[in-house]
Amino acid sequence: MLPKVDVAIKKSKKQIIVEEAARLFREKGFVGTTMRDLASEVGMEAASLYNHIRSKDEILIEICLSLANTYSAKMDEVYPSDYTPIGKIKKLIALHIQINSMSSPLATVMNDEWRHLPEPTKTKFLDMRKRYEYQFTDIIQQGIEKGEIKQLDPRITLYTLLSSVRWLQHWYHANRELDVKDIKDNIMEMFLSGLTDNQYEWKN
Amino acid sequence: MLPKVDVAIKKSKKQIIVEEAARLFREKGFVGTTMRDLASEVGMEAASLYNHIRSKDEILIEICLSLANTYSAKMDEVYPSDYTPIGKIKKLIALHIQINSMSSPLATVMNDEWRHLPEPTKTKFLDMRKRYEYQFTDIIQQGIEKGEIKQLDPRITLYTLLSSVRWLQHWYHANRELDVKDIKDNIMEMFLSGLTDNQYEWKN
DNA sequence: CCTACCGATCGGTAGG
DNA sequence: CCTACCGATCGGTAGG
Repeated sequence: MLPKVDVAIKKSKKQIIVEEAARLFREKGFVGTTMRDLASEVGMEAASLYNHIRSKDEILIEICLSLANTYSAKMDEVYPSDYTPIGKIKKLIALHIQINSMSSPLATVMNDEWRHLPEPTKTKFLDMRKRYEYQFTDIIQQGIEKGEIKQLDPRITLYTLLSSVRWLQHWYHANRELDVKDIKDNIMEMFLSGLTDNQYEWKN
Repeated sequence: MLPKVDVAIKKSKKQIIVEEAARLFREKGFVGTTMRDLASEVGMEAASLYNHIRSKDEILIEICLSLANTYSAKMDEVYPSDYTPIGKIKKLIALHIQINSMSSPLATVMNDEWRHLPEPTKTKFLDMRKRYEYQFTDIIQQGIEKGEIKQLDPRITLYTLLSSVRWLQHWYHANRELDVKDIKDNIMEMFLSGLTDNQYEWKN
């Protein structure tokens, strides 16, 4: 019984360290954050951190891979499902919006600091991302073939979609007036039927 | 005459250093790039760099402010112009697409590394950005009031628009098959009239 | 979890 | 533009 409790306490401390690290990495970047910064934030000496984590790199690995797994798991659920392509895209974008606006610093760290991952983790991470993007592109392609989506370049469409919700990670935490549902509704409306009313002639 | 030539040569070398620095900052981040990295890339010793630049910070300041000025100048031209709100938005988005897809590492550095600017430049930079965003939001608001743009939240719309073209900075240089015009056409189409054909019922 | 400390490396300067 | 070098600070270890 006692060892179990010990393990539980240790795990919890590690979680605190990783979460605080994510906050600092978002604020100052991975390279710009020192182990002494992190230590003072969690209330210990820098050397003591190493009783809970193996290295600074390990923290980044943990953050990036756990979030990458969340995305991959959702994709593996949605991709082979019975939703229409548009339905699948809506499910996936909803996940991106939710993660970027709620799961706080983790999303920023994965998005902005993955390039500092040590090998071979960096390659693994990029492979996961490549697979995710491939599946997403395929969904868009299917939507085009079914006539649900216009004749657009699937890759341009994919990257524009994924990119467009990233601002939430820098913004939401300072502005709580708008809730996630409003944001989601606005963004979905923009993407699915556009900025303009249909009768408006915008082409030059 | 001779001093003039001297000045010209010096300026040119400084430009080379700044451009190479931008490339390295994009690849490894501002903090992760050392003056020794930069020196070896431009073919001199680290100490020699300081004959051309005052500090590492100065390089970042130069990159961020020059690009911020480009955006502000365009805004000050477009904002009071006679275009309709949608016309103004198209002009501005076209600039963002062009800068993100062509002016290479500069855009990435401004977007991703501005938080490492020293004060008071950081405050100045953020003030410029705030003003830019305010003007852009106002254009969207006017579009809504004129009935050109749907009833969307202007800030959500703004951030989604600006965010959505950022992927170009990481992507375009490795993939030259698509030219800027195609990309622009696809993105404008997505934003202005949406992903779906109008007859398609996408709401749940 | 701390004290004490390490080798390496950082941005930058002195002096030529 | 280089050699020589600086004080500071980095991630991490030893040993308790």
